Amino acid sequence: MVTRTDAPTRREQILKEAARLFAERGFHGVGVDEIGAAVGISGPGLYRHFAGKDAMLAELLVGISGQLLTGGKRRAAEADGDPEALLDSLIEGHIDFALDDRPLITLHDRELDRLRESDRKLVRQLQRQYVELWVEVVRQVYPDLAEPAARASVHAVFGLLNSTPHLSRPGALPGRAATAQLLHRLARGAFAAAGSGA
Amino acid sequence: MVTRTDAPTRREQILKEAARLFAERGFHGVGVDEIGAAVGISGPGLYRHFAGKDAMLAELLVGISGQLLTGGKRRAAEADGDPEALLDSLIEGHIDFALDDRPLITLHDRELDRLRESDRKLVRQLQRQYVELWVEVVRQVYPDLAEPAARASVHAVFGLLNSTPHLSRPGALPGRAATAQLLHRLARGAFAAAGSGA
DNA sequence: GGAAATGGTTAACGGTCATTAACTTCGGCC
DNA sequence: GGCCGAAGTTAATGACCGTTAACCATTTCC
Repeated sequence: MVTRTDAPTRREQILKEAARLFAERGFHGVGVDEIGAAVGISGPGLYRHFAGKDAMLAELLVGISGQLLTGGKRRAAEADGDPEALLDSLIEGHIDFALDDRPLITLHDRELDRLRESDRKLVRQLQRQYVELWVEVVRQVYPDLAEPAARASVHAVFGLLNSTPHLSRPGALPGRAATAQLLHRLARGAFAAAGSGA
Repeated sequence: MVTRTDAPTRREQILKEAARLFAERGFHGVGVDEIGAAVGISGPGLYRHFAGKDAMLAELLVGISGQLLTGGKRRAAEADGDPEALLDSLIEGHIDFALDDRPLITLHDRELDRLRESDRKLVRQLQRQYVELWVEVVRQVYPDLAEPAARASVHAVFGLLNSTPHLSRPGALPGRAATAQLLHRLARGAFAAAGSGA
């Protein structure tokens, strides 16, 4: 885990606020003036940091997909040889991401089409690799599961884990640790059910 | 099941195409001219059938929430007294909806904020009732599950069941029946895991 | 100490788009 | 046969919004 102590750069502030706003009201629903206002500068000042509104979205989506894949690969390298432990580790990592970066998770599957062809291709490629990583592990843990079923199950479990943004305002939740544990159990339960009766 | 034999009215055509387009590119991403073109009339002709673009979205979202809730209540009435069977029935109904009306499912949790205050309140109220219906049943089947955990689990399973739109182009799927069966098993497995180790 | 880069500002431009206006077409009905 | 309402049409309007232009402050560095 790399923890940062230095202050976030203006660029990072902008990305963070843009992510929040995009997630709340959609890419087209947010104006550049709003994004600017969220970081204390106004409208066109953003163009000192980004080529345009599209560029912000692109950087966000590529960043997300990259982080997920990188984290997944790292975990795969660490838990070398133990599929059970690796599956748990992947689930844990995805949950951390979903809980800590809700806005990004929301963007991730909502605004992909707004990207330039090249960026969209890149994001999709990263996403695909991430899914394949999961599919391989799931099939090692549950060898009876056919590949299409495994892939569908992985997508479904992503949907499950990514459901946290919908959990109303953060109030009703039983606390972060308990939520993480619950999501973990739900995910493992889903996989187990798919893998046993196939 | 009420099956219709008469031709769809122009109004229904519009709603259907609008749902598809909104789901594909987002509410703000679709112009009225496009919606019109999709049903063979052009642009402002839509205003003979709807008060405005917002009105279409409102009718779609209220319709979805209403259908889900109505269907859920009907199932609750039918499977009287047998929580296990009712849970299966609810899952089955939700899966049917997710598989048959993908665009609507997508809209359902994506564009709620675009609504007028009153419509949004109505939709949320319908959604809440639907969730509560599930929560009650889940807690009857798994009495050890505390209420907040049950509610979170229900939301998570919704995320799981609603994941079908993300399953790439309909090609890779193992056929509708098999997909439905797999989703059902995943959902039951998730609930079982949450309910046993609480 | 001055030049240049950096990060802002406000004002203007241009395009897109929902909505309205004004006008047509046509099928049913007395 | 003439009226009328329903369902369209195109053209105009007005708002919004992303982007660019032109200009200013401040820091950095030779």
